[in-house]
Amino acid sequence: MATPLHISISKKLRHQIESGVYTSGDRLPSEHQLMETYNVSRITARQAMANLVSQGLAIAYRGKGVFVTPQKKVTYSLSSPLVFLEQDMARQGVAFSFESLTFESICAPAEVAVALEISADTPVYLQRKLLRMDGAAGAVDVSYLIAELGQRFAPQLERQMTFPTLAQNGVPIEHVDAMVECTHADYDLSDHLEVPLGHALMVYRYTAYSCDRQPVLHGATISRADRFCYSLSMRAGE
Amino acid sequence: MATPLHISISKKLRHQIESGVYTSGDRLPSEHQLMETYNVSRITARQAMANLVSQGLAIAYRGKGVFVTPQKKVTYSLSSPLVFLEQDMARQGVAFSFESLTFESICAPAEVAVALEISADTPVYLQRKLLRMDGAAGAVDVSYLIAELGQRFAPQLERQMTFPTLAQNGVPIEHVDAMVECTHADYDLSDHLEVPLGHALMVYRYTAYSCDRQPVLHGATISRADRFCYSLSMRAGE
DNA sequence: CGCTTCAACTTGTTATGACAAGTGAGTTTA
DNA sequence: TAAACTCACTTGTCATAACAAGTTGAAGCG
Repeated sequence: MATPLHISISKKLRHQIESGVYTSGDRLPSEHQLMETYNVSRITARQAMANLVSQGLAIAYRGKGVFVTPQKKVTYSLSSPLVFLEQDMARQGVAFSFESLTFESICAPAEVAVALEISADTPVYLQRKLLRMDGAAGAVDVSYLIAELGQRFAPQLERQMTFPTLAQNGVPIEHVDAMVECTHADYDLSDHLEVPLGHALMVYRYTAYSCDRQPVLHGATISRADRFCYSLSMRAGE
Repeated sequence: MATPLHISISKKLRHQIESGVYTSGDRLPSEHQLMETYNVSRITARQAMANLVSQGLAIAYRGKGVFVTPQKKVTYSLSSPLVFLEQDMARQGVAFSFESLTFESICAPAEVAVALEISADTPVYLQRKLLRMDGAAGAVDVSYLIAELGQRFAPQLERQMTFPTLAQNGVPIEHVDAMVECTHADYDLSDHLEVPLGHALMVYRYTAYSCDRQPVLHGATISRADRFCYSLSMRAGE
């Protein structure tokens, strides 16, 4: 046979997932079961599972088993330029909750200083937020705000460093530049986001500008690619 | 040691890539070399390489070796709503070329019929395009056009089914809905796009509407996530 | 009843060994 | 000279084996 065994096995499993034999969150056969069912070695059974995990169709948990990835994706609209975590996504059938991980005042790192058009030693507020979806970690947001602009209402920022909070305190956002790209989870990040190594991630980088075209806020939202997609609606006209 | 051997090896290689020991397109040490260097079995060396491939940092070629992925990403702007492959990306330091793979007239598949708001048996033009970047396959575009709208200039469409072509022939596009998500290469697709199994892909789905809010064109661009990112620039104001 | 312990399960890591298959350079052959 | 072949090297596939480590439920103990 031309196609490798582990490919044909993972194809069969993939088909079973897509045809509803195994659905969202179901446990797939264990490696030992696959060995008996298809009469292959553990290496082959393991490789077949690795294919599914690599394709984002399944997640493996040591000691528990391999489970079908919850395939429902949450759509985030890029058309209304709000910072990611502020979106009202409750009506998409997933329970969201925010968690402020850290809030501190630091000197701007080089990359951030460039984006905010400030010198590298200017103080900025750094906030890390965690977005939970049905309890599980779904996205991490890291954002930097020029500290001078938020000094007067820092306690409020600590709770929620969002566009409305800024606007209410005299720092309205008029313009947002953003970029969407795809990366992969490395070993360090997998601790925070609870995703396996090599798992695909979407990165949403943004820089928000005030009315006078001065950059105010810069940050990135790193989300699980299997749980998020981005939508937009544009009018033609250059 | 708490961290597995294959992790520490791939971390070391990753660091060497990031610090410039190996740069874009360089060949990484062979599995046998890793076995001798780190005194590990081939399984461990192989796993370390698999980590890098899984993270998109390297690509393996049978018989040749493992090479550092060309890390330069091409930015596609979502702000000017043109169909993906029409963009002028020549100035980003990559040589682009288009290739029309197929052009045929078929009955609209179910999913397409829904998007184009037509019945499932309405004829549509189906075009597949391949975008080459420096010779290598970078993206595949599959688009469907309501056949009735393009009958008069079908030969021209076959060469380039693009927004300007449509506009020149009295079918201007005024509005585009789009969505960006991330998937993974499956075994079938890897043939066409020349990417390894499990490789991350960006999918850009779009539906273009004419002035009277009628859907005209629907399609998707599937691109290598390690070569593409999407940018946008939005004005605030709901 | 509640807690602890343990055994049976799971996936993760790693070693050794073998053959298949693609690549490329050098050598042989026509 | 040019084509064909061989050989060394590469990654891909697959088997057997063992131990580590996380999970879970059942059995036993206080």
